[in-house]
Amino acid sequence: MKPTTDRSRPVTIEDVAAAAGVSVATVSRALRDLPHVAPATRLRVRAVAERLGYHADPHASRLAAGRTFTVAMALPLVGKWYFSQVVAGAERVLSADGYDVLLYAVEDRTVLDRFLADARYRKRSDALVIVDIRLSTAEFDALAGEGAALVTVGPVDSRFCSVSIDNVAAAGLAADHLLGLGHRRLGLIGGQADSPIHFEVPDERRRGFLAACGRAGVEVRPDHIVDGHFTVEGGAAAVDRILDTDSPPTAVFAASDEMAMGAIHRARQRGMAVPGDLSVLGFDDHDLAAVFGLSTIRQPVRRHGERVAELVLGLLSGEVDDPVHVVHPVEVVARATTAPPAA
Amino acid sequence: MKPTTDRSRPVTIEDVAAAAGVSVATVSRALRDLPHVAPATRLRVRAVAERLGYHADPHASRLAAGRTFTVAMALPLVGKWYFSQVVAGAERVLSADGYDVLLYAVEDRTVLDRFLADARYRKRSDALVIVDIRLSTAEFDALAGEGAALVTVGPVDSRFCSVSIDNVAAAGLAADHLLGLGHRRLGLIGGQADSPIHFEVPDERRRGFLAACGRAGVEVRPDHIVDGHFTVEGGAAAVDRILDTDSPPTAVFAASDEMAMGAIHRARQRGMAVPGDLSVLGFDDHDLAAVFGLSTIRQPVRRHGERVAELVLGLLSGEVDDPVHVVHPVEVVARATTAPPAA
DNA sequence: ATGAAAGCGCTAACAG
DNA sequence: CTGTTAGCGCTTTCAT
Repeated sequence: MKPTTDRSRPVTIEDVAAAAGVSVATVSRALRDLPHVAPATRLRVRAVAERLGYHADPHASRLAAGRTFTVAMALPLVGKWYFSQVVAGAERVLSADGYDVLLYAVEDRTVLDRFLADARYRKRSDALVIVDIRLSTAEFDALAGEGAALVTVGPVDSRFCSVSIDNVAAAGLAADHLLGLGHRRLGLIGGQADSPIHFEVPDERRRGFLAACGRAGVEVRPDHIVDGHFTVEGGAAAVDRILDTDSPPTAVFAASDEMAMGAIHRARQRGMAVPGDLSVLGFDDHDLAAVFGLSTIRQPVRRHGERVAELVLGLLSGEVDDPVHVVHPVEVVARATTAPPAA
Repeated sequence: MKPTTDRSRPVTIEDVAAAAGVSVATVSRALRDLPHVAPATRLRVRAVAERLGYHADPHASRLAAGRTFTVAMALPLVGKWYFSQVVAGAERVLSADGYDVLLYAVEDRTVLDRFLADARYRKRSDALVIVDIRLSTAEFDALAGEGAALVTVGPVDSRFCSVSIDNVAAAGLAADHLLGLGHRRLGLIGGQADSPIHFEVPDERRRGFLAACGRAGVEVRPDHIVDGHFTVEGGAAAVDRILDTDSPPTAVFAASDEMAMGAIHRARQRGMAVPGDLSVLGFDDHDLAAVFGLSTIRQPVRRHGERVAELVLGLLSGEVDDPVHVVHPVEVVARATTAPPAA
């Protein structure tokens, strides 16, 4: 058992300097691949550092240099599929480049205000990624003023890089799919999310859906538009309300797969055949959508995370300068929960 | 617009000290509720700090004091339901106590080795939580030697706090449920996970399942035990192999809901009725298990996360000293995918 | 009860 | 190419 690494007392840069017979400055340079270090010296220092198991204390170096090699991610719900995918994607590319990720769940206005106010993340990270959190113009202004390295997934502000989809167009696709199947009485499950902070998404999807219907000369009754809170239960409750109206629709579009699955479940519990009596179209293409046979609008969620991370890295390395706005494609995936209307 | 907060230059403790007419030491004490500060002074300092929007630089204080107020969480797959729930639960209670969470995806041996070796997390966090990552005894020894504040979800080592379930007993419950329904030919989808690092879980669940079957005098054929890799697709492929044997089972137990759903989907694609021709029982009680009508073994996943966070907090505050081993209950949730065998 | 001063471990000029 | 020396912002004795 060779004592390659002695973990009793943290190895400092001085230990390495002493062992390598150079100054701490040289060690610092050598290890960070900065110029002005003789190749031989660099090699020797690297070897010593390796042998001693030395790793620069991130706090000390941040304090001295200002960089943390950490990026903060703020998102409403860590446990929801969509967000977990974005995080997973981002973590992968960030960690590959040596960055750590700090996770903040910002589920409502109160938390957001506090988050923005004390800006813990600010001193702890080199960049901030916010996922589907709606910031006010004033808040964007403030961030821009601070010169924050901010990248968004979802909302887009002209001053910051962003990754998003065209929700209006996507919802139009949804309407077209249903319309194309021959449906003329349509319902919509979406509406305002529970907490007002995330999501302009529901609005956009509603607008896009209604606009496409309008173009086809189809009107959607207001009582066929119900909020499903983006949850399974919400989707179930929403479809209940929609089906309880007189002359219920023959097809509904749910703004998330979770809501769609809840709606399908409830419709079937009520004895309706899906898609026979009711077609249901979801949104996202959740991991379980396929086994559920769910027709949906697919967006590359994990890719959102990877892309946003790439933007962050570009920003931090200076390769990306002007705000880049990435818009990912979406597509209709017709499976087994949408079909032409019975009649 | 009163300039309550000037974000141009970070506010330092000196600014506060100057503005409050005291020394930095006093500010430091006052703000951290340390003794030896006159009540009036404390109030004044607090007010000034508030007005200036001052927040101690976490890196500077960690450097000086050694604490980071951050806990690191390492888990194999950030994007899987189970892990995202654990993280969500932990984040909630940790952030409530002012702790930030650092996320590390450790998906295989290589990454784990590197993770353990350079111990980035070590200097960046006050505690480490590992979720379903199997550490060798030597690795636990090393961590114990370092005096690491480690809490596990899943694996249990006598020297560290842990949160777990009794997988053997849980799988026994699964077998008993199926056996109780009258099944005598049983299959098992689980086996080794893809990456060898996480999960003693599959082994334990297999052992528990087989043991319970054994007690009932029922033997499970080796070709009815197939690895499903803990994914939807894996579950589907696994059930294919099981059903392709001669004399296939009338019921299968999948060690995760995702695999169970994949299996059900495939069985139905093959024209089998579930549960008519084949009963399928899952494990976890995934958010979507209910809408899928999936019978399953429920474990309180989110609670795992909350509990592990509580243990971390206890450890860090010194309230918890000796290793605490929390074992969460599990229960059978019989829904619509398990029923007595047809014959 | 409060202040002065010595670091924490590292980086970044500035010399040489 | 390499070493010296200030700090970075905060905590913590040790005085007072």
